[in-house]
Amino acid sequence: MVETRSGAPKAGAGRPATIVDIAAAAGVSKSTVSLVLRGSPLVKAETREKVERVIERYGYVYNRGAANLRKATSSFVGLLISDLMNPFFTELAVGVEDALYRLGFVPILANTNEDLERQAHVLRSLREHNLAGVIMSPARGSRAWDLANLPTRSVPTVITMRRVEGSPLPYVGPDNRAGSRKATEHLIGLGHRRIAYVGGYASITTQQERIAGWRDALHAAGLPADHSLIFESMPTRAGGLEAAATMLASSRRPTAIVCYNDVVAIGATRAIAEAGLVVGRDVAVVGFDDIAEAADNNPPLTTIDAGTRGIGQRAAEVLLGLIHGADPAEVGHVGETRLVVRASSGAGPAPQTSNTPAQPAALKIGASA
Amino acid sequence: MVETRSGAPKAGAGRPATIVDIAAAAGVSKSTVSLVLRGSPLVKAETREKVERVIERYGYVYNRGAANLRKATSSFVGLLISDLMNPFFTELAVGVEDALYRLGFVPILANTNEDLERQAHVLRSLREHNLAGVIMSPARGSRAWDLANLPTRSVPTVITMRRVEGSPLPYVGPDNRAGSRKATEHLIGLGHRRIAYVGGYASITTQQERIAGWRDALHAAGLPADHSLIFESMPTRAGGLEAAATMLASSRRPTAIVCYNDVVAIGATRAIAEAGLVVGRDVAVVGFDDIAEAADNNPPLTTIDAGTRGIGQRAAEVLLGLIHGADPAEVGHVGETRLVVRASSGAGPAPQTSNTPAQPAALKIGASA
DNA sequence: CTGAAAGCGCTTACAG
DNA sequence: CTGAAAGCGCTTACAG
Repeated sequence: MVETRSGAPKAGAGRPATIVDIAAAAGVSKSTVSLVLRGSPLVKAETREKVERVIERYGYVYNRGAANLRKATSSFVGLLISDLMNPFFTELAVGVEDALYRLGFVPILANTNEDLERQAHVLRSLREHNLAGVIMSPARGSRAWDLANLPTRSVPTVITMRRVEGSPLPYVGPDNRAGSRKATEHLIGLGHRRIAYVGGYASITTQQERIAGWRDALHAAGLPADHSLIFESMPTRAGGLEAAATMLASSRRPTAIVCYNDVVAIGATRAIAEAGLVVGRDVAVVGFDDIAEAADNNPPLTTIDAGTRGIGQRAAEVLLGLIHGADPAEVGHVGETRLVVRASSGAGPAPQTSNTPAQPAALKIGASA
Repeated sequence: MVETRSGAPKAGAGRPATIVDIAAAAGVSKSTVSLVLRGSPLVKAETREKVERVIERYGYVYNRGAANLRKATSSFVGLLISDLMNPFFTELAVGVEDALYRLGFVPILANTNEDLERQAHVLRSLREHNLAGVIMSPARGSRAWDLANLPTRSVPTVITMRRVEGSPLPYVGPDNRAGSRKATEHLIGLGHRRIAYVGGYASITTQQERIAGWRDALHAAGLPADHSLIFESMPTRAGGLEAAATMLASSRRPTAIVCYNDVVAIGATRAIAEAGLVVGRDVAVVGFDDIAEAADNNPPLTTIDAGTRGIGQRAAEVLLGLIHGADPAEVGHVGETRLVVRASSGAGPAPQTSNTPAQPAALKIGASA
């Protein structure tokens, strides 16, 4: 067999070394080099070392693309995030990203920005990259069909944070219903009898589950949970502010609110303060997610820790299972939630003044120049 | 020539169609199919249509990996973000991501998390993926050398937001010095004479540039700008809170502060409120970046719009230029900044009560269930 | 305008 | 334990 490129197996001269160069320089075949690269135990230690020295000397860089072509499977995983600007999803993305690298995958990011068309477009274009799998938080309004036309030969896919009705794809997310119930029970335990639900879109399963949890707790306590106590809004600070303001103006003002998420809750605390009321004393507020800002809010937010980072990590692990042949119907995961009590519900430290940071102060760098 | 795989060029049977299948079904050679796929004008319209019909019928999916192998250049771009949990960098990432897709690239995400080792590791492992280029905000403490050992044959790279001393790589970022100067001049214009600088790490060029801008303005106005007026901290809410608290306790308390960034400024407004003072009246605050939260803060933050999204987009464009052979020494870009006046500096609407949102209220969804 | 051949840098059976 | 051959799915000159 004639090795194609010019006889000189020397490095330099621009052209990056290939296994053919390494093989020639080490005096072995390229099969052997390939085995060394993949750490096969078939290779004699002496041979391995010889080859490794040459690899080192040549500064050889493995061409994963070429390998993938032959193996017909890449190490790329599509990471589709519905709204990366939302700190909650950022945290999810960070969790997934971190886990993917640890598992030997490389994430291709796409921020679909809650846009179904964009999501479809990305999904279509990613097919050309021979993904090992996909992890996605579906854009608002995604139907099972939107996720079904992913690939020709199906790419293992897990959906996170938002269920998609009728989709057979495994779902990984927090237990929204139980979490919301815990939040509500916390307020009931503090003596509240009129508890509103603020924020979120009805069109998302997350919202439906969280409202269900709120209802569960209220029904169990024999308290009202009717439509007049639900104030939906965009899942943003501005949305929370607006919805809470509407709630405050309602007749028979509730004394406590369970919010769709932390961002909404932060907006709500703003609305309450602006109405001249004290959060935690006049109106108790509980959020959901426990994003980083929750502890820094004024007052610090009582909330439900959704274990977001862990959800991201779990999603990556579930995907790995899928790739290894696990049954999609059996690997879904619903994560535990945890109540985190801070001042905004009036149960934490110093609810009236809200001056105490709920977490240890950050490392003090000092006031030097 | 004998087409390899089994004679049947029919779809189905699992195995995805290749250009060989398409060629056989369309009665042309695979060269022609390849030309059609790349939209070559060489192909007769009639032939093109025939081939396209077959492609459609077979649900053929282009294998970009195989193409890249032959072309020795991929459409992947490494996107290394120093701290994705920081809303500022999230915005940068979103800007870059969006632009990359528009330019026909696909971003491989890596959150280096301010960790030099992790950055080095990622950089090394990405070499195997034959990237078309890299866009990165360097991790804190990156030296030119950390970025120099990227690839064997150099991959076009642009660094954003933080300069790296001595690196020949093109830099794209906002004009920190001019922006900080504008912020300071705004405060001087409001009559302040003792203006502190709060937050940030001395080890980052961004900090050095912003402090320089603060000094420029103070010197020009004949005002003090000595070390005792600088209160550094971690670039976080908690850091800003802490540094501002230290400042408030200092002798001859400043009446205004220029902050390293918005996150620090938000923490500072918290510290000021907790000290029983009114932001904008007792102490004026200006941030930097204009992240989404700035407008939602209480009070809304006067800040410097760094055009973050645009910086991200510009970085992608500069990278494209580099790939097309532009001279790295000539394509760097320093973006304009813009003062955004809101209540926190005492110059916006209703500085005493801070009740007026600085932006139009979000779409009201209403209070239905 | 279209086709036959070679090649991109690997991996995968298959021998030995 | 190692090597020779074929092949992954494309693109690229080169003919015609």
